[in-house]
Amino acid sequence: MKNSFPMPTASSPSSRPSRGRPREFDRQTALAAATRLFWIRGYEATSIADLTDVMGIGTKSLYAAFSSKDALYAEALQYYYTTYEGLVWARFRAASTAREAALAFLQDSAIAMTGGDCDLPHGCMATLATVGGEGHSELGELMRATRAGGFDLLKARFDRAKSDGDLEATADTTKLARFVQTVQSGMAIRARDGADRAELHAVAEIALSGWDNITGSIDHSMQSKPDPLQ
Amino acid sequence: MKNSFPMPTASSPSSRPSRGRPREFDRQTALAAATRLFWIRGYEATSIADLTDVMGIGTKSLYAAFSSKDALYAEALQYYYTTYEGLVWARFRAASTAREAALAFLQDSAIAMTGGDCDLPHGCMATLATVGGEGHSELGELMRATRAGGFDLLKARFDRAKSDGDLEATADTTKLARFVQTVQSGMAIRARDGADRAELHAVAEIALSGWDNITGSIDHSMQSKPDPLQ
DNA sequence: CTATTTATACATCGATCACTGCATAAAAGG
DNA sequence: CCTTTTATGCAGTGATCGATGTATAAATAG
Repeated sequence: MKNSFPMPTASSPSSRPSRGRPREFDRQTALAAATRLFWIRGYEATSIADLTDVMGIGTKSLYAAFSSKDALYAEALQYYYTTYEGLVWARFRAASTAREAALAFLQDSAIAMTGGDCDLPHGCMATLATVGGEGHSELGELMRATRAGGFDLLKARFDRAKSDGDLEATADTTKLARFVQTVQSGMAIRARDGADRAELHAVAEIALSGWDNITGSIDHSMQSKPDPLQ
Repeated sequence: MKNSFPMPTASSPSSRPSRGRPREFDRQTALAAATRLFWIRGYEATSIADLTDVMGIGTKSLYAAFSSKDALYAEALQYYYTTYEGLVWARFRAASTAREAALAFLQDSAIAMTGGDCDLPHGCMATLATVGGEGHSELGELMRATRAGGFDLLKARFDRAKSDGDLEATADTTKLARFVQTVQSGMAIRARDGADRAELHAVAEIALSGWDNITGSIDHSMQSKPDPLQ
């Protein structure tokens, strides 16, 4: 690790005395461009020269505004999350049952990972990032924490469903959340490999087709056939 | 792409005239070490210096034996596949039903991705490789073809199950194979993030819990919302 | 105006990247 | 023996990596 970097602290935009020459480029626009490039190419494969190109600024300006490549990536990840989080989690939060929430999460993930309603890069920036393979331990930890956040949301929702009576008390919400998270991670890889939206939608559908079998008890479905509900 | 590289053609080991000094290192051992490092770190993050270290040879010997980094990676991928293919596909091939085959595939993937019976690196080298992100188009295509091979095996098995009467004639074997492949891909990411074997086994179990529901007809489970189409 | 502050462009830093030239060492054939 | 063939070690190739130093241009404060 070259140097430690500050976590992106939203850098309060109105606290600058602003005596000298103001910035000529829009920081958010530049950050959005950097995020997109990191999203597409990943951390290692994106060079500073690539970044300055798409951001439309020089190296000095980049380092003056974002300190280091690591810090820029951390900020890009935060920008990515805050900007696109709703694409994947909005319907999940609004769903009235655990099953609807899980289905919404996977369906909207399928949409987001294939470009959304505009031309977003395919795949998930957080899932597919290979930062932290060796060095870059701080960034690697940040990525892992980001991915873990998705699991936490899923598990919390399933736990709530248990107290709501929506899920059987015997349901293993941890395994359930891990499964949904795993399917979404797999969808990210498929999207990177060119899977289209219909394929990912089918995966989401199939993934939850056994929902009623597993939410009651997940220890019965190994060999004998359970009753085919609905 | 710096230079094109030959596909690993198994370089018939008995056809060398062998007039001069013979090679002092074991090519297969060196290849195995390189494979392991590529497996752990990925293509980009592994430098030639890293490789010569773990292979115990000098740069010149590496290039004399493997031509280029690209060619070495291609050969490492082939070594990986031929060496560990049985870990994941043996029980799959021996299974008598499509469901047992799919379950064996996912279960054995769970084992292989968490170290197998020795200390193999976690995760799947083919699935997690990010080669081909920008340049490296040949290697990227090779990786994509390798991943596609897994899908082909799954689909072929499911198709056979249809003629065997093991699967309903209405089953969509393409979607089914895509789903199983997606779950396995997700397991690779989870394994890279530190998931243990029990977690991946639970994922495999849950993934197939809806098998009986979906193998007959997969168009019945979208109760709440119609597909938002693309 | 001057003084101060800051952004930008350009050149460049040392380190590392994949890769190679060269001299030497060692094992084979004749 | 000598010659041929090949492997090895070491230094070094140009290119690119992330990151900076310097000088200049521009905008604000007083």
